[in-house]
Amino acid sequence: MIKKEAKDRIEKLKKEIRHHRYLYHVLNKQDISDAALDSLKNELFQLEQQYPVFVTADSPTQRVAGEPSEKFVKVKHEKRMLSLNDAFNEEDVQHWIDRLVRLDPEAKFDFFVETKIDGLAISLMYQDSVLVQAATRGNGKVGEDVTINIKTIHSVPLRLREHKLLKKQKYVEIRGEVYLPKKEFHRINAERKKRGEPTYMNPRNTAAGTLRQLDPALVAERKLQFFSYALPTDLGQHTHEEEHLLLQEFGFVTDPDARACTDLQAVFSFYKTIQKKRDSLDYDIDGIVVTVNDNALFDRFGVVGKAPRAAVALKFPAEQSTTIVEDIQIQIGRTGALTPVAHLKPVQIAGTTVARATLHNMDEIQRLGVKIGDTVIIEKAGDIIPDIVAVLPTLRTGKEKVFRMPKKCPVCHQPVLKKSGEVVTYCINEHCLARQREQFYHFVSKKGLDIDGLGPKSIDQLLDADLIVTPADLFSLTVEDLESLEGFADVSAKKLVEGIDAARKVDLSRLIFALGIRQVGEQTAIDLAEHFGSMEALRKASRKEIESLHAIGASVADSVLNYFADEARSEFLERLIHELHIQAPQKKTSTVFLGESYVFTGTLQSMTRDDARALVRANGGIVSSTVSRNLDFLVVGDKPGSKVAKAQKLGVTILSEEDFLKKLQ
DNA sequence: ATCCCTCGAGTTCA
DNA sequence: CTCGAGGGAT
Repeated sequence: MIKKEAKDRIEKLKKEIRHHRYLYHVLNKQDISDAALDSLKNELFQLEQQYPVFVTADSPTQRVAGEPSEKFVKVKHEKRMLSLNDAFNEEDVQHWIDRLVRLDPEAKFDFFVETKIDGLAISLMYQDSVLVQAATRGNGKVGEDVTINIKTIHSVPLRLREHKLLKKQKYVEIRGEVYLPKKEFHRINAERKKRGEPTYMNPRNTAAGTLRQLDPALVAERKLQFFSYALPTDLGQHTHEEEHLLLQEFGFVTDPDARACTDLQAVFSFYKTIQKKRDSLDYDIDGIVVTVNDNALFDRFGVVGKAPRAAVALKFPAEQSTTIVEDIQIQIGRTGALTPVAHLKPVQIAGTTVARATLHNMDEIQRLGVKIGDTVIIEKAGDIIPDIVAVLPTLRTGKEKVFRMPKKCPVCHQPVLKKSGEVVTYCINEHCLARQREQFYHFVSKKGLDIDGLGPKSIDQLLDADLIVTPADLFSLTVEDLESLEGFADVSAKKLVEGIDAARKVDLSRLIFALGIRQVGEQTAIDLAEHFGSMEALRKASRKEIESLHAIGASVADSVLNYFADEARSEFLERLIHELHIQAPQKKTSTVFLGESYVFTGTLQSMTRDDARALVRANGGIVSSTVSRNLDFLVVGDKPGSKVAKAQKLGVTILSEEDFLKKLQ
């Protein structure tokens, strides 16, 4: 980036960040996520590092404390409320501990770990065991008095439970986190939506906004909760673990997952466990807090800046980030669909590097209003597929380019077609090389012929060397043919020929699927195979007979008839039938699952999901892919997706893998 | 005509 | 996983 551009970008970033801070802190609103805002701040910081001349005193990176607020009375904290330094991976944590060891080579480290709840830090002051004051963190030294609002929270005791350590103690300070349970957050948003009011962005913001309400009755309606995690007052406790136990005895709720760890290995395994559990908790967390358990040692390490040396926040990888759309390119699928794909400046999200994201079609591009060169917010929520969620138009330079769907296929240069009313643009040239390649990949894919050792790379090689033209040619390949290719030694060549040979024995349904007939996928292929029983019968089938199948109407029947009507296809099919040993659909081995429908989600232990699906079919059951009211059973493996929640909502019976296997016996 | 259920198709990275 | 659209039921 040249200097002039950098300066421009820095100015725009500052303006954008300022705008969001204003929304956030003054209006208690938020229109982009914390992670996206962090990503912008990070880019600004990096640019300023690179071009220090452009650092100004008013830059958001130069900020020390939070915005002051005029609404509430100021409270000076007895002891400063510190924040924590962040770590983002195991390496960071290792560095942190290495530093401590250098400072005190003799020290013996035990750790205490707890979840880092995404709420608001609060300090509670008890006088003669009675709650007299509650304050927000503010800038760490001075916070705001929110006592009346905190008193509405049932998990904050108004009087501490009797305890021998409290007898002679005039003042006791307790610290913890106020949060809004996720369930409560959703309830509030559902109600606001019903009333036509704008909904809230996330539980943390809603909790912050709620605590700053002037009417405690409103606060009481929103069931805020409190986890306590620290006892700054010295009551003779020696470790952080002891503090947690004391807090419980005083009547507080503490993090149920928190525990002591004797080494870093245990800390990392705790981190992983919590990460898995994250979604099932009723409160948002953004990582874990690792603390040196021994209080004396903790104090001895002291404070650097605003954070203690002896504790660190190990954060989960961000699931949102901002980046730049460097280009939008067209990809052609086997059906000829032209799919625009955004090529991004690579960024880390949720632990992986993302460089591409699909834009699906022209409608999506228009909905987002995205241009080439735009700064965008991308996310990877739950699953692994990145998605562009929004454009930040204020960061534009004016040099952004509008993307237009090409009028001609970028590969075969034939005109493309978009039917009115449809969303997708297609290359309609049957002989388009891009389409033929994709069709080829589909033919040998896992759910097609499933040929071992033959992926897109090898297919490209074979096609480029003119060794094959159609999938039927695969079956006459010899070891000598393959050895002429680069990267194919005698062993791998022999293996591939064996793989191709093994694929000759193929179920009729798989073969039908592999052909790649439009609108005929896995399920429809099975239906067709079961009804017609052979390739010959299917080829000769009349429209009437095809449409007589329950799940097939005029549109799908058209696709099938069209496919077989093509003269050029006949020779190919003849050759295939000649080369293959097509297996007619087998009789059902049992009727255990007769009339029952199944959906699988998550990773199964004893088999793959596809094996499980085949098992259901073989035993007379129906396999579906979506959860609905009509579904009989959802079988849940490890790390299930969103289907579980839907099944629960619709009252579908949920089975474990074990339950499922038991039914089979 | 409208709703609901399914299926097909496309997509990313380790 | 999500979206769009085909197919049948209402």
